[in-house]
Amino acid sequence: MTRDAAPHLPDRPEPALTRNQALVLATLEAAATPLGAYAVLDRLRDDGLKAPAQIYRALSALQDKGLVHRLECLNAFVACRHVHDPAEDGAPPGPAVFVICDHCSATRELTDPVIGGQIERLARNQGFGLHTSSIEVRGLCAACSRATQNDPGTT
Amino acid sequence: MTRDAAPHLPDRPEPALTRNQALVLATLEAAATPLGAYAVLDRLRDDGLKAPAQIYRALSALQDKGLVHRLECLNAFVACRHVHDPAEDGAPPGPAVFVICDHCSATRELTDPVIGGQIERLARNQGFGLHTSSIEVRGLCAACSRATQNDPGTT
DNA sequence: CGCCGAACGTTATATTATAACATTGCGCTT
DNA sequence: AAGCGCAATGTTATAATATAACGTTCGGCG
Repeated sequence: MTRDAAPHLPDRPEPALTRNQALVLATLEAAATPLGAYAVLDRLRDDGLKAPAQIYRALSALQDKGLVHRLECLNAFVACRHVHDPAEDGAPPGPAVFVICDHCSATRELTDPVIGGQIERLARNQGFGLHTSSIEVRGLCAACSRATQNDPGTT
Repeated sequence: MTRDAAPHLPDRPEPALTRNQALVLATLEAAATPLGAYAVLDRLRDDGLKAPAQIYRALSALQDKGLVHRLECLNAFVACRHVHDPAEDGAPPGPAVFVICDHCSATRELTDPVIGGQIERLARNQGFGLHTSSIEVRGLCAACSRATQNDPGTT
């Protein structure tokens, strides 16, 4: 697992996606929730993709380009979609914080510079050289919180 | 995946571990690094354990009791070991932050109240009801940082 | 042309995790 | 003590996720 997000300051020459990468990315962008690799594969049978390796290769490349993230706690993938907090704008965003609804699986990618700084400080106190971080929080989204209160017992 | 950590204020009646749970916990406590379920199984063959389900059941119970954590990014498990920052003491610790060395796999469990608060705030801004969080950061531990500088190219 | 490297296609297999079901042990009630 | 209930167990099978390995295709370029 060696996935390096793109550097924060974008250099122009984005080498364009291969066909498979474009297909996989479009699939993830079209999905309402994170998708497992095999779910992506199922949706791309019509486009001629047949084997897991094809999906995993594309996902891997997309992660290297910073266009896709892997949600470790779900073994699933999402297209990168920053939600920009209006408060921070232009400032370096922190690492991605994924907020995942346990009920409907809807997922949002947030950022917060304070968290990033705090984690870095924590790590450095241990003499630890930080490389990547994954922050995933689970609970109930607003919609599902409301729904579940009226109707407990639906999975 | 429904793993709830024990409440912060300990109530006495800890229901004691079953044999299998004790074996699995001891194995994780004895390990220098996080272990996959099958690695735990391998180390417990001599004790009569033979099937993955036995291990997963014990791990599951231990997680419910808050004695074991799962590292999502490694599909591996560690015995719970808080490292108490001398600065915070008695105060509610934040969620666990796992710091994992990509080189030697050594892992530390840290806590930081600020991070917890910040994540909660972020989530609440989205109307999100927080349930569990997983924070895992990867990089190089102090020892491996030094080693790798002198000797680049050892995996 | 002929080579090279990157992406691809394909088959097989490794790794991680759970389903399903019969069995055992043990406390409790009757 | 008999019988019940329930939790943990043992066991077999299988699902879900991920990677290895290898040959092929294709486009740029000397």
